[in-house]
Amino acid sequence: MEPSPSDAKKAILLVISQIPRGRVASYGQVAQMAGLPGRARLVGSILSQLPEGSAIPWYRVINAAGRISFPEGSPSYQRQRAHLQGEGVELKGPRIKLQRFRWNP
DNA sequence: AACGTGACGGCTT
DNA sequence: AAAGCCGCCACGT
Repeated sequence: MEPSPSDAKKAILLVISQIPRGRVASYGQVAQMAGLPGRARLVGSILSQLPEGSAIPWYRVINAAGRISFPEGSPSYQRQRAHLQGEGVELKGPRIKLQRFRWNP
């Protein structure tokens, strides 16, 4: 069965909510773990519509290049980076050290 | 219904 | 290392 859009959204948010503190996952990784391979953009699309103050740890989702998917220096970029550094995720310049901080369940 | 946009990603230049 | 191409598809216009 093809998952309905709302099922897909639930699956994606569930996966993101399980990313442990101090670890990160890529959009594509989240999509795959949610049973939606190849649909990384859907993950970004859903996160872009999260309400303010959501309990979902949206900031633990980064792109496959190990970078924050906001323009460097934008308020969103700085917010996300601060969250990550606040829980011990190290960056080398604008790039997260995926080798060390990627979530591998 | 058509079209542009975008918190993506893998592959090729 | 960087930029282009293309597949992916929800959404607003």
